[in-house]
Amino acid sequence: MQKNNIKKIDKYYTMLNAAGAVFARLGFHKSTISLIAAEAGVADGTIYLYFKNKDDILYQFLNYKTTTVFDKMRRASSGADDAEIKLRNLIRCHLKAFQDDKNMAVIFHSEVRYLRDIEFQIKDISKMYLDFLTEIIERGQVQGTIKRNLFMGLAKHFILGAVDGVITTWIAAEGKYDLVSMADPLVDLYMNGIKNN
Amino acid sequence: MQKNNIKKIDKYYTMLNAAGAVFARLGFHKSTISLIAAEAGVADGTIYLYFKNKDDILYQFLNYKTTTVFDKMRRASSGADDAEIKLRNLIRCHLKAFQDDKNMAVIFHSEVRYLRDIEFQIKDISKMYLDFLTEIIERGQVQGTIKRNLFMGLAKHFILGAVDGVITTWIAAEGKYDLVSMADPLVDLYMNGIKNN
DNA sequence: TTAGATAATGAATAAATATTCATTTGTTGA
DNA sequence: TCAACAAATGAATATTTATTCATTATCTAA
Repeated sequence: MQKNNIKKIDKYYTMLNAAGAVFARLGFHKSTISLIAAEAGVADGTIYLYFKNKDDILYQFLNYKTTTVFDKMRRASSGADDAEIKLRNLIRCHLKAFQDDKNMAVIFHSEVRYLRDIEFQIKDISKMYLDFLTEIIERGQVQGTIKRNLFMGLAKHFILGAVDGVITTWIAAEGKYDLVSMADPLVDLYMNGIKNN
Repeated sequence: MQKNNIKKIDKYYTMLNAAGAVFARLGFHKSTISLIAAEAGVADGTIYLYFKNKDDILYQFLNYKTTTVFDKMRRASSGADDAEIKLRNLIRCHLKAFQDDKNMAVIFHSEVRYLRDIEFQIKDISKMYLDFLTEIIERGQVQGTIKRNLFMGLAKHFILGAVDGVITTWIAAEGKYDLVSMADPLVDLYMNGIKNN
């Protein structure tokens, strides 16, 4: 019974990852249940023993991935006291997670709109991320290493957007270069700007 | 005949904007031809006298909008010699265009994935934008106001991503604040970074 | 070994909606 | 006014694909 249950869980994740591969390849809307089932090596009907419907597959996929990624991020950024190092750890972790799971990266960057439709709390996802950033920036301000006269909201969305932009570019280039190695130059840019002093 | 033709062109743009409104409200996939037709005040079949199919509506909408927006941007950034001022003009223009046409803003930020599917040259769109940036940054380097030791690619995608992020946030906030007023603080951040010196 | 339970199958169904086209309505120039 | 043409209509059709469910296969425990 235990063994059987493990089998079931395995099959669940097989399906989830199969779905991820198909969604990433074709986008959610052009993905069909038949294709996902084929990719997972099961019959169409089997999908419905594990998921309520097509939307639910995407929902569960994202739930699973975000939980995993945010755990990693939390651990990464809590591994230091200095704000700048915390930030570097967070960004490095972010880039690594996306580099290591390109399907997830593509889906996050593709299905943003649809996420709202299925009432997936995208807001809560980015809110959690923005909360990391708030904490880091405020800490830096207390430590005296980060400017005090910042538009907080802007500063946070700015770096999040910039990271997103860099990931989008990497996806467009079909992951042909090392994303993680962008982390430090990216944070340097954020810290120091482009102006020649 | 001339008058009639004007009428036809008017109707074409009426449909295009109706489509924009529906796409922005529901997203491309949940938008139906019937809804677009209703919004435009015509019969379903009429749509097909002006557009090849549903994809073609989105394609033409984006074509029309990007042409318009890039013309504005080109004019805005060419209105100065100094690199930093050029950049400020570009970003201000970008934010203003999106603020003034929220449907366009939403569609650009929602249907990114689908754009690839219909082989719309999204790459060419952002390439054009990135070319503006290249020119501006290189000019600043020549003028001595911008650092020479930058990862060009990163620096460009960084600011594009950051602007995108700020627009996304504005959309999520349902356009409740003035987007254009973010332009200068945004460029300040890009120029000087967040580090306290 | 096997009865009963659980899981998987995939062909059939249902629903949604993009697209067509026979018909109607409107326009123009003589 | 009206013949010839152009434009618009919207009900009917075609297609696509998510979902169901009767049937079959597999597993478990006594």
